[in-house]
Amino acid sequence: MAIIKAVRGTRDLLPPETELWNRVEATARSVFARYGFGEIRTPLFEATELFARGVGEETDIVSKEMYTWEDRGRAESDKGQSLTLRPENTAGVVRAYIEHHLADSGMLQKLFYIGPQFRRERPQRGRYRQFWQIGAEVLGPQFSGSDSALRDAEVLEMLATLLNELGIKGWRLALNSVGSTDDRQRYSAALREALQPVKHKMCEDNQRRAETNPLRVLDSKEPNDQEIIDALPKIGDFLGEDSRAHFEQVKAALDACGVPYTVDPRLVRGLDYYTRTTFEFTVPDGSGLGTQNALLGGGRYDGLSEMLGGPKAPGIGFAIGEDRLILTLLAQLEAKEPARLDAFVAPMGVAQNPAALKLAQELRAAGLRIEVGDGAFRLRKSFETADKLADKMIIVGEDEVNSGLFTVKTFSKGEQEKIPRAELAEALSFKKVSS
RNA sequence: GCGGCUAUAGUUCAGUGGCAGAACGCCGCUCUGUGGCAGCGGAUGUCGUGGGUUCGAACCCCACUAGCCGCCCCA
Repeated sequence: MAIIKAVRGTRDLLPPETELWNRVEATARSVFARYGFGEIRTPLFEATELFARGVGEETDIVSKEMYTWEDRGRAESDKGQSLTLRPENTAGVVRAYIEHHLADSGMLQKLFYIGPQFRRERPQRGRYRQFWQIGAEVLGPQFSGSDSALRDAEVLEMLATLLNELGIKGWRLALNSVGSTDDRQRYSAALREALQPVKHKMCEDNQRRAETNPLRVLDSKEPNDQEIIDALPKIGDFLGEDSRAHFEQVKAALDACGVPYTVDPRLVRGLDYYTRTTFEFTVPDGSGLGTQNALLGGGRYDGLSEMLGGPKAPGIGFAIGEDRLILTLLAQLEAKEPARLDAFVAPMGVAQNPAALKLAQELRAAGLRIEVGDGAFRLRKSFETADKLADKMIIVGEDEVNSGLFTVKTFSKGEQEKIPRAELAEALSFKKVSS
């Protein structure tokens, strides 16, 4: 019978790697808490229209990368509704913000999420069809200060802190401003006009973009088109006074906090909802990601709530590709330390199995991580197994059980000592701290 | 979605038309209360799946599937 495998682009996460995932998520939660963020959990699927309106009908994500199906519920209201596995989480968070009238508190909302997203792309290293994102959003009514440059800088400074605490080395922050919705529209129109006479010289993709979403022409890496792209109007010349001042304030705050960045005028995020500040954190070559070197991205979305039929609620957010973060950490870690237990309990002979299990029970109750061997195995095998799992092995033989004095071997030091039963837990805990 | 590379033991791989291999790992013995070394022995397997060519296919051909690399796009 053919075995059933995880479907293309999905994968199982197993120990010991899951320990790293938990550590990453715990670190993120800890950092988010210090900046006043609370957790939000939105559904894994939403009405297709949410992404069409929020993310943008013309984006690749919506036009060809979504898992979409038609609901077949019995109720009239369910029938035929188009549903989609979420390809990103910002639209869902803003939908929840509107639906639960979070604006009514008048307070700034700071929300973070950790969870899987789904895109039907060609799988590659660091790019899966079910992938995990750690993200956060800051939004609220204008009078809550949600459109302040302070918030942009705070989010960026928080990300720098998070990456540093995780131990990511060599990250770089690329920063840009795409202006207000108006600025963006004027710039987009200017680009379209400037592209009109020259676009026929460009590659097929860029010709299409010139029509549908001219901003994305700037993202193109097509070598033959670079000359034309360099000659196009610059976004900086189209920023209104407000946007320009906003961008200057973001940069000033980052300078004050000592967060390094480089301004990249061609950094235009692909999603339609971005306004003003856009950014991306990348890691150097050799960090395990190949050319997929973007670790996280985000930006400001002052008009998204209104695009979704909600009140005006400027906001800024980001999403970290957790799969990529983990790959980077794995590549940057020296030698991965396997999960170590505090001790391995080795019974001598099956007759000692009950006594060994009882000892393990006591030590585990004291908070120690313990594995128990099997008395049916020869002592040699117990040693070999113990050495793979822990630094210490406790021998449980007839002598030990009778005398209450247990033989404890420490592999790293090659030492062996006898410790009374009552002092075992303490001795193992103490050694753990001192080593 | 487009282009390329790859798929053989648990792992890394060799094998280019004639008996399915190596290293590491695993199991056993030397050695039933002190392992890691050494010696000896053992099991590894639909050669990714399906079809075709051939007396004969892991090897040549076709299709499919999956992984990886690049592009597109994005985290």
